[in-house]
Amino acid sequence: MPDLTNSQIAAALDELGDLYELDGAIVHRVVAYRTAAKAVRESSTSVAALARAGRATQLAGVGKTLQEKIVTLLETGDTPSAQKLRAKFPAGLIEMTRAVPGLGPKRARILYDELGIDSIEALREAAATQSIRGLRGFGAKAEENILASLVAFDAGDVPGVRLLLPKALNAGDAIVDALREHPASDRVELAGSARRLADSVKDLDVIATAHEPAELSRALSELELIESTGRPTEAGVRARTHTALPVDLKIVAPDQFGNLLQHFTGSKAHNMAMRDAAVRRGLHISEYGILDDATGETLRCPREEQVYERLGYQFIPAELREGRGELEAAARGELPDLITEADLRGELHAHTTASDGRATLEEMAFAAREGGFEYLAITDHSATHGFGNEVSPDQLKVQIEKVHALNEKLDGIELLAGSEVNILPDGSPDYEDELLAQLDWVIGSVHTSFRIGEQAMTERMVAAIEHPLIDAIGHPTGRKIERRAPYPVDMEKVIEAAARTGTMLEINASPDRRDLNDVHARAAAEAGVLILVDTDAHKISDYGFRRWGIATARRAWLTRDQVANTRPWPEFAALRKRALVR
DNA sequence: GCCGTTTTCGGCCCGACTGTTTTCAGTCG
Repeated sequence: MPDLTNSQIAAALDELGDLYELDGAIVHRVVAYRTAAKAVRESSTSVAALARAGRATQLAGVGKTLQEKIVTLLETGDTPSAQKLRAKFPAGLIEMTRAVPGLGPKRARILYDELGIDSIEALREAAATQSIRGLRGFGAKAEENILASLVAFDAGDVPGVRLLLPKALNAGDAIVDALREHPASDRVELAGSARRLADSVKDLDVIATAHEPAELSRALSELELIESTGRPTEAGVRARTHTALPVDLKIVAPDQFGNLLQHFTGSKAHNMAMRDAAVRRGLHISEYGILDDATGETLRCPREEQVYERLGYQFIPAELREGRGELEAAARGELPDLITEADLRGELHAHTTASDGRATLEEMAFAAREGGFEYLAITDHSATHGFGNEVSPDQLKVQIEKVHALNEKLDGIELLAGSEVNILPDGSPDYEDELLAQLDWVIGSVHTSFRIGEQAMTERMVAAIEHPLIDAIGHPTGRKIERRAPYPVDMEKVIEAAARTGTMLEINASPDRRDLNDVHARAAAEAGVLILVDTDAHKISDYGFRRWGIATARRAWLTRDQVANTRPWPEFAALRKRALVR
């Protein structure tokens, strides 16, 4: 049996946290489980392997006890504590807390202990028959809230659906623009995970200062893209867009704008780590200021930079604020000089009408030159793509000539004849080596047979990486954000193989992929792998995807030097594996 | 359960809101 993945171990720790919470454990113990779950989920190496080696404690938030529990989990498939607690509390209790906002573990416990309510159905019945009111802490309002929440739950209106970043930013930017134009506003900024350019976004945080705050709150509720709102006040308003995205507008005094922006940009983990460090120095951070125990004075910051300055940190770009060591690096003044969109010089992954693209070779080439690219690899799908748009070996030979001929004619951009070849289940590419050798550039990608298991997939990827004519691996984990989990693959071994062979790994910039993700891209770059930021363009406008690829690269702490296609063509050309091995 | 410029015990981020209370616990972000 293969080892549990990091997500599986994290899920087990989260479950234990939920169970202990129902059991009435002190909150810090529950938080300890959740913190550890997060560290496990974000670990770029196999936590199962770490735990077996007795080294899982090197993860922040994992101590001796959890290290042992993880080992038990690996050896027996479960933990005795989870088994015991599951027998004590039916799974319906946790489902109830997920379905009804405002019903947490403490209150769910009361319902279970006093009335035996152990499922969503039992809860509905009890609320409908008014048997909940009268319990300590519950009234008629509670029953109303439960019934209303369950109606929404039945209708599939579950809270917590996440929107892809571009869609969230569309709404967020529209709201910010509209509020900035409003006469009542002074400053308006988008905060939250959208500002951190996360993969997907659960809600929008908009923060503002205004000389007529109540009026600005009302203005938000009247925007066309807003579906419904709460009560607008001087402090702000909660609303929801027609795309079911919650929007939180917060308004404060101008001299606290920096504190508020910092606080609502988050992440939660970043803020908690920063506050924790501050408390040890006698400082207390909130969205309203920084309280100094020694003087009893609160420092209000009009600008966000001042918050970090007062605490002795370098300014931390929003993309890095995930509680992944950025505070320690900022304290030492060692934050990376992050890559920007302007640093990209080449595009190494693009399709044309020869396979499933919508634009011709000429159109893609001209648009790339217009967009400032100095080199472009045409990488249509290969012989086994199999959606009616595969490129046979003979067709590829024609395509190579066409690309080279156009390259002769075209000034200002270097065109590469390439291919995105399928990595077959045994790890081999689906063209003959002789044909691959005629190409200037080859990306290998997995498009089929996702469910062959972690070990087989890892061997398949490593075999492809070791092929001398595969220069780079495209979208290495195959995930589709919010739609499809990555296929099981040992990324540690993939990264090791890439580093050893000089194979580049791609950050595919398509906004539903962003694959490699931030954690893997960081680990790969630290291991010495050269990263590519590619758009995988299927039409001209897709070149704009580079924005999302750069977002992931920045969240991965990448500098310009760690991304291969920031280099001028002659330098890049020499870094291709086919150039290295000759 | 974790962790240490408060080192092996005694703390652990901060505030708003809600519904229930009459001073606050629970929930949420």
